[in-house]
Amino acid sequence: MRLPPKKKNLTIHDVAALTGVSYQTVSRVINRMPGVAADTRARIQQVLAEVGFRPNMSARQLAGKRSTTVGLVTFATSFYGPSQIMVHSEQASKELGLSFMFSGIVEQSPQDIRRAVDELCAHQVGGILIHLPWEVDLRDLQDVCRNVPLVAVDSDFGFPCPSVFINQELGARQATRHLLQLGHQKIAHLRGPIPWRAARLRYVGWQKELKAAHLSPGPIVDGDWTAESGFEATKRLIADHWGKFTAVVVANDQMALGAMRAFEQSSIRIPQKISLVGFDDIPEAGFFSPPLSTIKQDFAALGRLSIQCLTALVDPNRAALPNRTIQPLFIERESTARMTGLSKRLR
Amino acid sequence: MRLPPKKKNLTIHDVAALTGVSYQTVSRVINRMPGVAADTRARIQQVLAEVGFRPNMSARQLAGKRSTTVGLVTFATSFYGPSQIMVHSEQASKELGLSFMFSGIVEQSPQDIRRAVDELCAHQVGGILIHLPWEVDLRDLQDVCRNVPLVAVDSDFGFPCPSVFINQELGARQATRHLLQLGHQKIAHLRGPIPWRAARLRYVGWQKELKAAHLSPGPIVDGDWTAESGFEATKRLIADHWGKFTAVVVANDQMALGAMRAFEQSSIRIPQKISLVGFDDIPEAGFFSPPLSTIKQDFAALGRLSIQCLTALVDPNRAALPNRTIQPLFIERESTARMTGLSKRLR
DNA sequence: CCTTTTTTTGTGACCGGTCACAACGTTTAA
DNA sequence: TTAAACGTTGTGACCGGTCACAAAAAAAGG
Repeated sequence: MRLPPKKKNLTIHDVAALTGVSYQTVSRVINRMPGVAADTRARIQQVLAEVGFRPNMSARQLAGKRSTTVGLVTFATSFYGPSQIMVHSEQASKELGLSFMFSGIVEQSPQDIRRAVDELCAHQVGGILIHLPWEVDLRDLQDVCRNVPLVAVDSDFGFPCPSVFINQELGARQATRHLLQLGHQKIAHLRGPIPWRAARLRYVGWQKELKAAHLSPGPIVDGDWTAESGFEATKRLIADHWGKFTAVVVANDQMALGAMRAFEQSSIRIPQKISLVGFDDIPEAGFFSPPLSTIKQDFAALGRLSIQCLTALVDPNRAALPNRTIQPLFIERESTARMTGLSKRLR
Repeated sequence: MRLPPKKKNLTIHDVAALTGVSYQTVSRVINRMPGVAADTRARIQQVLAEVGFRPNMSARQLAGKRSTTVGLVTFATSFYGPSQIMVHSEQASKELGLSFMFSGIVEQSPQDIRRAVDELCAHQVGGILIHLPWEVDLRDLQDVCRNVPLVAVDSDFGFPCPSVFINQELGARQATRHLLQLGHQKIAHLRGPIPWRAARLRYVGWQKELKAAHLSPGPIVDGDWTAESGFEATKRLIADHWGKFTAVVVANDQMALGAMRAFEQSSIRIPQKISLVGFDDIPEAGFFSPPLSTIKQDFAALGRLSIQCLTALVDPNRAALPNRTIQPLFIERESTARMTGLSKRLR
């Protein structure tokens, strides 16, 4: 796109001419550098404000070899997690006065990931946040970004890389533990798509918590994060395994919604006959019928921490931050209930 | 952020030296310009690929006075509409090979909007997409962006500006009409927050459709788009107006979910006693109990159209596109049913 | 064979900033 | 009184590209 040359943008040289000083002095004022007489500074600032001066970031980036832009590459922005990460990392960067570029990837291919990273690097971003929900070996990513620092956001690329995580496994354990504490012993799992890191870790968490309680894992069915898949999977679960579980740990809230619908259609009441725990705490979860007990992830903190991690990487003063992990939070609502004799007798 | 000068990025001059031609020839190859001998071109392309050359966009933007970046400014990315707009306009720009910058605004103040637009302009974006859900007088926005073209995305700023819309009013009329066709005559409205343009237009649509049918509008209650507010508002609706309506047009799906919960708590069955239509068609809507009839907005088309509109603005060949409007789509599910004698007798 | 035209390649200025350093006027110290 | 020190301002080169135009080489025409 060519910019139509309507009203020309003023440069520091224009401002310098207007004020009767050299461009360097104007530059000093703009960058709040010392060594400018108070009255000169005031005069220049006045003019700057009057003409609404706005430094050309391209020129600044080019000359200064620094950048105040961060980039994010992520996949599947239609899902809750990725979109939350996008929103909150943008907010966190704004708070630090950083601009934000975004590049989504469409297919899961390494080429497409390279393309996205490459694009951001070409724009001279100061750092890149990258969230890839499934597990890929991306060791070559390091040379794609050459000198641009990289932070993995709740992602794992099979090479050491500064990262910020949400403890998915712990979340699943919390969910499972809650059900155990309510007296459930046969706990099923509605899994997310296993190539996804979050799906696998939640699965592992469910397994480990049961193992720690010396219980064997209940039946497993798979979904693809959507409510529809949760619905279908739960119908299978009921058809194939009814009687072999009294509670379900579901890998996300959307699938839990689908599951609720499936149980409802089979006239299985929640939480009287079945307890259900979701994952994500989407804003709607509290208004499902019944309101869904779930695991909340603090994406705002994740965004903030990611940006902090990135800035720390660039700042040579601070040593590299250790990889930070955010603890999820269990939210109890009404989709879980104590095992009663009644539900034990079921079937 | 200062870029640590680890592995230096190669420039066209480096490539020129490597190939034994002038930098201009390299530039020609990179930009696919004619007038380069086939073998020279091949040789340079070879080297380009080998070293993984990546042109410095800042330099290019600075020198060329053109930009391949579009910017989006929007508010309330936590809501479905704005976040969809963000995702889809990014996708649309990628399809056209454009990079994407994003700047969210935090408060509804004109200053903050100016700041966001200013930031993007400073980065020399080629054009700006702006989606502001509430109605503001922003006539001064034109000079903030000086020469940067602006497209309003489903927004209205009180001055003529190329725009792309979703026909919110029509959507509400479709919802209302559907209920009318089912025999409902007393139709309530659960409104969104009236400062929001979409809320007002949906409200107007509901009004107009009733007027066209020579019916007087049913009771109105207000929410703030959240499920919680829908729940509270519906409780009020039931308390104050029960008997005076047999159907509700709800301004979005989240509030409709809250409404469902409120009706459920009052043992009012949907759709037997009350019909409900939502708006948005969020991915979960099909799995509410019962599945929600709603109005679908094609955000992908909106994004594509917005970007098209922007590129058309810049391209002097094409005349300015007329403002385009996207028609919403009614999705019938199970939250609406024909008025029966039974429900007429209610109360 | 030499001129003209066309194709291919190279040169210098410039975009709007930053950087390192030089030059200036004042004040301070010797 | 003069030199040193300081605060303030100005200068030229440079970042990595694009642009307009000049120069060289190759092809076409007489």
